[in-house]
Amino acid sequence: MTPVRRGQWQTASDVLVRVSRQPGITRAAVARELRLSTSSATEVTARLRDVRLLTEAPAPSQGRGRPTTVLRAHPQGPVALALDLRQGSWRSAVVSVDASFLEQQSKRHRSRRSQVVLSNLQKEVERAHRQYGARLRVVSLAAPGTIRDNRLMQAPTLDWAELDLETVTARTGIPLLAGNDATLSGVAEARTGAAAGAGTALHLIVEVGLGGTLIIDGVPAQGASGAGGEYGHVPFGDRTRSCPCGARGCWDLDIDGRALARHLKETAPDDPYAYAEAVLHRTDRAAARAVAKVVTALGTGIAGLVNAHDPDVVTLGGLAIPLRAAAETSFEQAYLAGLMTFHRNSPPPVLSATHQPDGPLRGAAAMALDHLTSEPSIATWAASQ
Amino acid sequence: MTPVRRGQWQTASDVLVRVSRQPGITRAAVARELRLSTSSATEVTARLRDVRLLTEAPAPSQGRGRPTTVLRAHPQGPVALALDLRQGSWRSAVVSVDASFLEQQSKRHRSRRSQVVLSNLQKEVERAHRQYGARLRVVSLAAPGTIRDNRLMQAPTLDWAELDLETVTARTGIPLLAGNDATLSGVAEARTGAAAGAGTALHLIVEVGLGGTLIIDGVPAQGASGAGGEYGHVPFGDRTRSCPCGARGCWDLDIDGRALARHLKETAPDDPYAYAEAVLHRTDRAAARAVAKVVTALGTGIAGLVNAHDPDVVTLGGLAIPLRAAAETSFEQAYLAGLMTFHRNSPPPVLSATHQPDGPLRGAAAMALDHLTSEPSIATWAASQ
DNA sequence: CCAATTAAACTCGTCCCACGAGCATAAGGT
DNA sequence: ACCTTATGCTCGTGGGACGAGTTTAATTGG
Repeated sequence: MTPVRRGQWQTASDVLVRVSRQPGITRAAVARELRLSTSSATEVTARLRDVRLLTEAPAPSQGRGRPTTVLRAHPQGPVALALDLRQGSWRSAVVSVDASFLEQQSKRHRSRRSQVVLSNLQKEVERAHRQYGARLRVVSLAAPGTIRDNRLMQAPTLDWAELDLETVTARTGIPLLAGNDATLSGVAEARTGAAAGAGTALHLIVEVGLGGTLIIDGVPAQGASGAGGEYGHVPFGDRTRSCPCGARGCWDLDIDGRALARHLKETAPDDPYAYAEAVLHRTDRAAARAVAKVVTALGTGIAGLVNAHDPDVVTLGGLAIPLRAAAETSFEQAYLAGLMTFHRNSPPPVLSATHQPDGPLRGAAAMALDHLTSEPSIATWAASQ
Repeated sequence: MTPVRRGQWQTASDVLVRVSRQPGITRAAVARELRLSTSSATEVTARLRDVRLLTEAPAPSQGRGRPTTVLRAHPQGPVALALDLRQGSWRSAVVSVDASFLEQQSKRHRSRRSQVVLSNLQKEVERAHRQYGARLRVVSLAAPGTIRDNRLMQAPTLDWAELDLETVTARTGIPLLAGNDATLSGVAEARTGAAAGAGTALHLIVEVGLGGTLIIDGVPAQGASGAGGEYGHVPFGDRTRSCPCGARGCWDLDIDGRALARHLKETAPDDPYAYAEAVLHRTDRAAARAVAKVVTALGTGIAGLVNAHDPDVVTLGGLAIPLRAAAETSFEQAYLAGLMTFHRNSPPPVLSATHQPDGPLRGAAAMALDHLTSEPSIATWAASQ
């Protein structure tokens, strides 16, 4: 392993980052954005072609002048495997540096036992490894729980104990990047979804409990050990109520299906998500009142987080979308009332996520692409070509 | 203005960043940290010497081997002026690239009118500009209020209307970097204070109200318009109490002098800071109970923010330090009780800030040094030598 | 259909910088 | 004195960014 020369692949990396973030971008556009001279653009693309990182195809002409080329992933270039582990199913996609999915699939778990599920993921990694060989550079994984140094610390919806996720890639030796699903769907929104272009974005998602992320310049604030973004466990709620997480007064106790059941004086549901969906379909006054209470708690909390973080935009995922839709005026009132005065002139828009079911997989793909297009990663790849 | 060649001063910038963040660092240490070969180190330091950015002085020998040299700012090198605007006074310091203060001073405001204060700052900028000429590259300013694009939006302690801070440097044409004082003291802690080395640090400061910042890799999360970090206005408190900020149930209503007065059933103080200090000096049971209540609210809230952000460390400034010290067990209990279970094994330490009164000035200096040591800034300087 | 126009790609030569190899130097240790 | 050790210095090489000049492939207009 010869150490890589400093700055060697700097510009090449910059180019690939553009290609991965704006798929279908042309060479001329990249050169403009990076303020590269045409000679440098020629040179760097040639170099990237030589090491099988890019191919160029003629771009449809746009008016006068010599037509430029579209930069695309090389058919023998590096790829990543993105995985999305969910409560009852899992999905996978093979991604190339231009962010296109070479293949993807979705399967249900036969058993929910952690060993079975992880071994399925492991088999998928090994299948991809066989198929793509050394082209497979990294595996990224979105999982529904708190993640810390590639370990799943707690996964309420799966009811698993603490778990080392690296077993999934252990036998292949491919690096693993694991992330929380809510965090990664936030990344997807910030990169290519409703929060695209935002410098600071706050993403909140309600499923069983409430998760989220603060995303700054496309990078999630992961915290010291990757457990950042647990906004559901901030004490916005009733301090006398204790939460399974160990704390008291957690916000998510006021938001999800369990809160609806409490307001409706029904017994705590086994599946709070399905229960919440059912309540949202009801048309009686009691249900409407319960939903309004929950939506008010949601709006107030979001306003508090907007005060704290001053985001450009807030995006909502999961049940937060139908909840808000079911009581829009309650939401608006609570949100505005909770903002500091100077925010009220132009409150950050609260938008529905656009990637919805694909969010975590798209976010995992984005994280993997960050890895693939980083300078050291490119330098290593180039040295092996 | 010839555009700067890409990567031209990359390594030089890396070296200067080390010098500014670890004053007194040796050439050999820089080379080790940056994994530079000795030849590259020789070359880059020579280049930096030629353009009057560094000087080298023999370092005290450390055992065997040829002694190395300490890297210091060049006596004719670029400098920055850091300013700290406070309620009753202001301070200034001239900083060189090795983070040393060439001079500093502290003066009281004669009048609190914004025009008078700003004109004093302006005069100081002009004095420095006369003294240092083209060596003065940037002015940074810490101010006690919400700052947005170099405008002071609201400054509760100064009672000023919205204000353009760029007037301070307008006549000299030197770039201005303005920032919130709590944010900048957080930066100082994260760079060279109690949170040094932390990837994610949360800094909270209690004065009149509560402010703070989330600092990730030494960079504060400023938000869309620079108003990020208003943790005092997150609804951790009693939702029936409304806050002057416009929201309800704000955390800082439970923390500062106003909260103490409420608990003691005394009238709201004109100067909550002085009032809190007075209560902290009292020895009666009622005062102790009031302090304990406030400290419990502080600990609970901090725990919630730790859940949300998963910081490596939390630093406290201002009144938060004596408050916690006055009711240490209350704090500890509330803090631990508010954490999610998995944080309790190794809860992030909550430390007292070490820069205390110097925080904002040190933070402003750090921000200015970031500018001075950036690649474009160095390239521009070098081109002018 | 053939210039003229236009935008972009290509070629060449230069400059700058990182670094490996080998040598020189200044300490402490024996 | 001489060895050991860590570091600095010199020289030569190679890569990459880019300016200047040239070529190419499209549209536009006669």
